[in-house]
Amino acid sequence: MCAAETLPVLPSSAPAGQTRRRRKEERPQELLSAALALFVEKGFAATRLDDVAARAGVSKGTVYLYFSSKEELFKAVIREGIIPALAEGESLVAGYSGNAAGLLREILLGWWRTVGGTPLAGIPKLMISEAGNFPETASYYYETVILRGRRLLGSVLQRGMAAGEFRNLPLETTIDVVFAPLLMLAIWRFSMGPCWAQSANDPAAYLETHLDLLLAGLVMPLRRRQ
Amino acid sequence: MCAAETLPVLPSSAPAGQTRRRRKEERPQELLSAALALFVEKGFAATRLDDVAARAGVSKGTVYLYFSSKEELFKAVIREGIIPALAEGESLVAGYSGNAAGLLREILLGWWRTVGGTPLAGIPKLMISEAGNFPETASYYYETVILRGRRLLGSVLQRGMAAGEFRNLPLETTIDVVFAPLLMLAIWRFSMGPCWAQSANDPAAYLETHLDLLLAGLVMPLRRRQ
Amino acid sequence: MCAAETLPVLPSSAPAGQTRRRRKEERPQELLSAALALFVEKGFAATRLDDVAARAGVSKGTVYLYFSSKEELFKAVIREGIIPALAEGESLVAGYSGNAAGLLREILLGWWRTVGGTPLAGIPKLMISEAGNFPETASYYYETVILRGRRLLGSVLQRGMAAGEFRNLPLETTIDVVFAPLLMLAIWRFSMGPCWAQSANDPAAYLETHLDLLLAGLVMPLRRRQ
Amino acid sequence: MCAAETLPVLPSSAPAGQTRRRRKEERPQELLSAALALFVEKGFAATRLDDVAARAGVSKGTVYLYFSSKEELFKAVIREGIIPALAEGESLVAGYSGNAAGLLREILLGWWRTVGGTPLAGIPKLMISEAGNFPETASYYYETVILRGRRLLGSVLQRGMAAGEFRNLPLETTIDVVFAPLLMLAIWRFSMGPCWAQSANDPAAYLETHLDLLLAGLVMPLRRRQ
DNA sequence: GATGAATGAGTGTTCATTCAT
DNA sequence: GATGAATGAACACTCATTCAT
Repeated sequence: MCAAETLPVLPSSAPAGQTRRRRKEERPQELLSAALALFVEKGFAATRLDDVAARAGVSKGTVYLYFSSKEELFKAVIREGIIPALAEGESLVAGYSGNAAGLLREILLGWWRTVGGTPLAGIPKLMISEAGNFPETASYYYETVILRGRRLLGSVLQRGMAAGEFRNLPLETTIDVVFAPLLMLAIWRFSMGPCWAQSANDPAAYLETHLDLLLAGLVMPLRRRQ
Repeated sequence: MCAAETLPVLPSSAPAGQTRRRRKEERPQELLSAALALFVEKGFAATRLDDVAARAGVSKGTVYLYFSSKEELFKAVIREGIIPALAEGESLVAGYSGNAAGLLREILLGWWRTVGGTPLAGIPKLMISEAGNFPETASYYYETVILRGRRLLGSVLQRGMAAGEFRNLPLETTIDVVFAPLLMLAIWRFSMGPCWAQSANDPAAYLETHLDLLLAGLVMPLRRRQ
Repeated sequence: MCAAETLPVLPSSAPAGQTRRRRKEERPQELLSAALALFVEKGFAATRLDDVAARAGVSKGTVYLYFSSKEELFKAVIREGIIPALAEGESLVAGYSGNAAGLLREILLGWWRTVGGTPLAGIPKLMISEAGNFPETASYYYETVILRGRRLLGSVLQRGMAAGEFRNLPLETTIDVVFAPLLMLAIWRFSMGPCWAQSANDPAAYLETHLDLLLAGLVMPLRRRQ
Repeated sequence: MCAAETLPVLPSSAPAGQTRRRRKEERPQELLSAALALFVEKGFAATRLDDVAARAGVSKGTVYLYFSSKEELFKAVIREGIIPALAEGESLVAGYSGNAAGLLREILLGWWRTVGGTPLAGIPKLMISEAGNFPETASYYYETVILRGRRLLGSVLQRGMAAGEFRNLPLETTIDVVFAPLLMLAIWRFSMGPCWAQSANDPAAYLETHLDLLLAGLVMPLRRRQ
């Protein structure tokens, strides 16, 4: 059944204050949040700037005080959305002292906590949908986010393989296989996911099952370690 | 670097030479192929009917001889694209006599052979991008494709668990975890995938690694079976 | 008093036929005439494409079937308007056998007959008003029209001076002085001229007086010729 | 060639250093100068109030402290620009004791000195371009400037004709013919003039040639005076 | 007085849809 | 059936005008 219902859109960022407020500091972030939510929900082309403005609690003209065009707004959504969450994972890896399995679990759950489970998870879905229309931004995203994330995940897998803790598998391919279920879950959250993939309703269980299967398949059986 | 380059678009369905050879019976299919390719590449809203017509080798007005609106064309793309590939998997399961692991492998590779590796794989990406804009079609897709596919995959997993061949894991969640990497690979193929996820360049290796990890993690160790 | 009244605009070029006519051949010219009239009357920026379309008897979208932007329409107005009238004067000079005074008279009256007294006379006014906004088009106009016209007029004056028929005066400066009154009259026609300069109501008398004064001042007194 | 180059715009009236020296009494005049320069360069519609304010060294809102709307600013530009130079010519005529030819020369050169060669010369160009958009202001301009100027020039011509010094020519028409070259020169100065009409680069020579031709053609030959 | 953030009506431009041929 | 010229509603973007500070 799973009737078609309105998406559980991200909460509007427009506070219910008086109009004509002077808020040069906060406006850009409010606009970015509104734009992210609508771009993710409807896609770039189908999102009207009027709606972005309304969701941010301002009028259409105000958008242009902060972003010179709809496309620039899109780029800013991508740029500003991903920068904050970049460093955490890397510092986690650098400072971790336990085994690779535990680190891998920390990394994946950490990504879910800081990105996958938040509105920021819309960005991957957005980039996937719009990569063909914004090749430059896609390139930027690739170099800034994808490459860095793959390097991070790769270093964890490599550590495990080098220590004989993980089985030896082709690195790059394994990176993709390991991360794909998390990415897919994030995407499902914004695509009738609660309906299509019940897992989107219980991310914790999904993640646990993924980690369970993954580690069971990845970790070298004890009797084969030397 | 992985420079932004033109997407490896699906081959145009407009035949070059034989202009008059085309019979009207083929028109709808040519239009559907053209529309699928462009919808997947640019999204529904950003695709112009002019371009669809041009890619199918007809004029804009002709589109309306076969589809009453752009939205109807979209629905037809979804509907016509998924019906053909539906039955194969089910008959495979019904007639399979081997163990569950082998069947699971057959099912997943079979999906890749008939859908994931073909232009039809664009349909999941398209539905994911546009679900918010076409809730009715999304519901139809859910009931026609998703539910049926989940039932199929679920029956295989259940067979394996019942036989003690697979570990006992929450069924619905496991369905998602098992299928997510394949879906993600299909999506990558149409989203700068060859660039973002190197695996999109070597699907076979990716699938093999996924199956390797999956079955290693899913199959009950022999010594624990009773 | 000379009350402010609506300009005697050029007659609308929209025929009162049925809509949705197929007239690919005639449309561009109709649009150019409508655009010229309105650009001259209101200026480029103050002219709405809606009004241009209405005056040409089509809808706004139709303008874009023939001109890719408002600016391109402007350029086309200039380009198409001036080409036709270019050659006549030159052939006149080449084939003239009388004296320089007669030729000068012919040239000036001929310009009035073919340009100054027709809707084309709006083009100089338009270029003068908009030169600052369209420097490229202004350059094109200068090289295509101004230079050629100056050369033509200069050759006539030079012929007269060389033959001792005209007094010796600085050539380039004299070209400007000779032509300025005609240009000014053309401009007046489109700028409340009938009100500001009564001469705009009786161009023939104005031209006659200009020629009278000009030739009386320009022609060498007989007693001083050798 | 005469490449398209930036117009030799009137000097900005915004003083660079002494920000606080400016007293509010000077504000209106600074705004009027800035507005005149920009209106002349770009036209009324294409001039942004932002730019006027910036050129006058104030913020946009300040414009509205002195002028209630853009249109009122336009009217003020016309009104304030022409009043100062009005009386000089008339007093010149009243007190002149020489012959009509000398007076005519004085009048024309005087206009050039006080108007035509100054930024005020932009006003005629502006009125010519915008007359169609501001009929009321055009009427005001006609009655305040044009009529008065024609009367002035007419009285000089009439004095010469009555005295037998000038040939008898239709008065109103002759006024236009006599003044047109000066007006045209003023217009050229603001319309790529230095490029289009070389005379704009050497106004003195142009004026001399005009007066030379004009008086040679206008003055009655001595032998025919009775 | 002066500012500049905010507004919203207005216009250029696009494109799904229609329809005469 | 097939075409493509024409339409007009929709939307991105601009800028004169307002007003809280």
